[in-house]
Amino acid sequence: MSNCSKCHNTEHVSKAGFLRGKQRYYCKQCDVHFTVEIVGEKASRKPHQTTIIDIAKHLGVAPSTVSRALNNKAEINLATRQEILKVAYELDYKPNLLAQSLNRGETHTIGVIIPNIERPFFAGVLAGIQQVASNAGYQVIICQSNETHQTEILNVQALMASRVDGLLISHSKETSSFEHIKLHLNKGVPIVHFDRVCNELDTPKIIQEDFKGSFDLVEHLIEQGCKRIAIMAGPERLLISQTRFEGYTAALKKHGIEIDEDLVYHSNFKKEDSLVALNRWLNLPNPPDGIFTVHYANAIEMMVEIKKRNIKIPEEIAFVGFGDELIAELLEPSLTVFHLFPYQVGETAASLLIDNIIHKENFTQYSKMVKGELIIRNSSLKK
Amino acid sequence: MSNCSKCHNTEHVSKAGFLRGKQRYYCKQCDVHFTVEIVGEKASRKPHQTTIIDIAKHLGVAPSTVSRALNNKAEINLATRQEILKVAYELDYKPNLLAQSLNRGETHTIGVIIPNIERPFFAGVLAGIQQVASNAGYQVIICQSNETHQTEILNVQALMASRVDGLLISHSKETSSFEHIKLHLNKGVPIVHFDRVCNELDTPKIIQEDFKGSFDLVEHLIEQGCKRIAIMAGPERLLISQTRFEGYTAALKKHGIEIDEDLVYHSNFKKEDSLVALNRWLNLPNPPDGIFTVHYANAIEMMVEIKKRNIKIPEEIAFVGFGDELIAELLEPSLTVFHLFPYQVGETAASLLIDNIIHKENFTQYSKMVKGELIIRNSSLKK
DNA sequence: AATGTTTCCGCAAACGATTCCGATAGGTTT
DNA sequence: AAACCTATCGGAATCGTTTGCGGAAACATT
Repeated sequence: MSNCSKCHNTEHVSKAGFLRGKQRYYCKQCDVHFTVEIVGEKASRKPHQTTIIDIAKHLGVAPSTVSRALNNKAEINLATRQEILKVAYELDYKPNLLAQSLNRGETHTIGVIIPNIERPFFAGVLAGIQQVASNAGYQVIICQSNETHQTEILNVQALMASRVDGLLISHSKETSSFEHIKLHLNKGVPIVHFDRVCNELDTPKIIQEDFKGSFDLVEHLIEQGCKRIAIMAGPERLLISQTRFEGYTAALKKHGIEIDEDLVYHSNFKKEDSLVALNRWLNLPNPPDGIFTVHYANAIEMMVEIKKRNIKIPEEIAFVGFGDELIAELLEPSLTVFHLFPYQVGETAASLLIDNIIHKENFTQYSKMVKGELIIRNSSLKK
Repeated sequence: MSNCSKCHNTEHVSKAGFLRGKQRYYCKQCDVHFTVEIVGEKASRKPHQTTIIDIAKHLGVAPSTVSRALNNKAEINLATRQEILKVAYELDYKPNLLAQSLNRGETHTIGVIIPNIERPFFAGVLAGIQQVASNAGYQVIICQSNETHQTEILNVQALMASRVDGLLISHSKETSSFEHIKLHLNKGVPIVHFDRVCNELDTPKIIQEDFKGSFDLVEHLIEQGCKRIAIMAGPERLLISQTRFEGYTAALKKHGIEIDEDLVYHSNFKKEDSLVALNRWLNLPNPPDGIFTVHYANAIEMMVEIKKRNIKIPEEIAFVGFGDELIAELLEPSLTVFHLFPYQVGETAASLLIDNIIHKENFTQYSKMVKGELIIRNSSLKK
C-alpha cells in the first residue's frame, strides 16, 4: 500500500479504484483520496521562453508593472522602466503574440483568398500585399480557392477561425452567391475585394480598367482594319468578365459593327477552351480577322496553334489581350496587350484594408481603380 | 460632491486628485477612495462570439464539461455530450484558435520564407506547400526575404514571434551565415530547407537534381557538337549555384574540354547581368557556340538580344537552361531545359516538415531529392 | 502641520480554452 | 451491508498579457 499524501502513513490506506489509468487510494484516517505520481516520466522540459512573469520575479515587481514598462505606458517610473527593459533584453524576452492577441482581440494578421497562387497576376498582387502589410506590421495568411466555390467557403471559415483582422478576396470563377462573405461583413469584419469583385456586397473594391482596356484593345483592332473581331471572354459569372465583354460590345457599337454571336466564346481558363474556340472560328464560312482574348494565356495558346497552321499574324489574324507579364514581349510576334499592374493592385488593396482595420468605426468606404496601359506590339500592327 | 461608493452618502466625501482623467474622491468615514463612472460612454458592444462559457451557462454545466464534450474526451456522458453539441451548433460556436493555441502551445501554423513570390518557381513551391498543409489542417504564413539577408532575419523573427510550429526556408542569395536559423533550431523548432539549402546546418533538405541537371544539359550540348560552352552561373554564395557549376565542370572534364574562365560569368539574377555577360562573350576572339544558363530567365533575355543581332540559334549559338515553366515551350526557338517540378518540391517539403512537427521527439532526419527531366527542344538541336 | 495631489505600483480580473485533481452518486462486489 | 469501483462532473489552475481599480507614499499646497 502507498503512503497517504497527508499523514504520510501507510496504515488506514486502501485502494479506491482507478483514475485515468493510475491506481487510486483512500486514507480513512485523513478522509482523503489520492493517486501516486509516476516519477521518471519523461519530464520533457520545453525550452522555456522568458515571459513577463520571469522578468517580474527577477526584479521583485508585479507582472503588470513589467507590462506597462514594455508597452511604454505613462504610469511608470523612468528608473524602474529602464531596469525592466534591461532585464528584458538580458533574458531575451519576446512577447507571446498569441497571448497578446487573445487579450487585445486583434491578431495583426490579414487573410487573403485568391483563386490560384501560380497565376502570375495573383503572385504579383500578393507581392504588393505583402509589402504593404509587412510595413504596417501585419502578417499575411494566404489561401487558395482553386477556383471552386466550396473551397472558397472553407477558406473564409478557416481565416475567420484564425481571427484575422481583415480579409482580402478575389472570388473563384464559380462563385455567384456571397453569403459566406456577407455573414462576416455583418459582424463587422473589414473586407476588401480586388480584381474579381462583386457588386452584391457593400465593400471597398480595387478594380482595374476592365471596360476601358477592352474598349481600347478592340478599337485598336478596328483601327487596324479588322472587321470581324472574335472575343475569347471569361467565365460568365464573373463580374469582371461581364465588364470586359461590355467594353468589347461598346467598341463595336461605336464603330457600327454588329455583334456576331458566332464570334463570342466564353472560356473557362482551360487550355482546351482555346483550341475549341479557335477551331470553331476557323471553320466559319467567314472567319475572324482579329481575336481579342480577355486572358493573355488564351492568346498565347492560340498563337502557337495558328503558327503551326501557317496562318500569318497579324496579316490574316491579329491578336490582342489583357496581360501582366513580360512574356508578351518575348513571343513571336510580340503580343499587343492592355498591360495590368498586379503589384499596384495588391498595394492598394492592402493599404485600403489596413486603413479600414485601424479606423474601424469611422471608416468611410471608398473604392479605387488601378490604371492599365495599352501597349501596342506586332501581333496587331497590320500597317 | 459625489456619493460615496460604500455608504452612498455625500458627507465626509472630499476630492482626492485625478486618476486617469477622472475626478477621484475619498470618503473619510469609510476610508475608501473612488471615482465616478462616466455613463453614456459609447458601450460599443462587440458582436460577441459564443464561447465555451456561454454554452456552459446555457446548460448549467461547467466549462470543463463543455470542453470535454467538444473534444470528444472519454469521461463524459453520452447524453450530456449530445446536449452540448446541440447547443453548440445552435449558438454557432466556433472555437477560438488563439485561446487553444495559447493553451496547447501549438498554433497549427507553419511559416515559409522565400526570396520572391513573383518568381514562378517559388509560386509553384508555395502551391505545393499550401496543398499539403491545408490537407493536414495547417495554415501557412508566407514571408519574402526579397533576396536580402537582413530581411530574411527579420522574417525569421516575425515568424517565431507568431509561434509557428515549423519553418520552411529557401535562403536569400545574400545569406552566407546561418545563426538566425541555428538559434531556433537549437530550441527545437522543426525546420526544413528546400531549393536553396545550406550544408552548415543539420536540417532535412529538399533538393533537386542540380548536379545531374547541369551535367546532362552540358553533355547534351557537347553531343550536339559544341566546343566552347559558356555558363551563366548563379550567385556564388549559394550552395545550389556551386552544385550546378560542378555539374558543368564535370561534364566538360568527362569530355576532355578545358574550362575557360572567360566563359564563366556569375549572375545576380538581374537583367543587366545577361546583357553584360553576352556582350563580353560575343566580343571574345573565340566566342562560345553554346550557352548554359542556370536560370532560364537569363536564357530568354539573351535569346531576345541575340535575335536582334541576327545570330542564328542554335546553329551559331545553342541554348540550354534550368526551367520550370511553359514559357520555354513558347519561345522561338523553343528552349531546351532541365525541367523542374516546383509543386513537388513544395509538397515534399511541407509533408516532411509536418511529419517532423507531429513526431517531434522521435523524428529521424532525412532529406529528399525531387527529380527533374531533360527536355530537348529546338534551341539546342543542331542536327 | 494639515490637507489636497500625484506618482507609481500591486492586485486581480479579464481573454477563451484545456486539464489536473478531487468529489460525488450510484453500481458491484464480497 | 460494508467495502470497493466506476462514470461523470465541477472547481481551479494554467497558458502569457493587458488593464481597471485601489492604495500608499511622496510631493505640493495652504
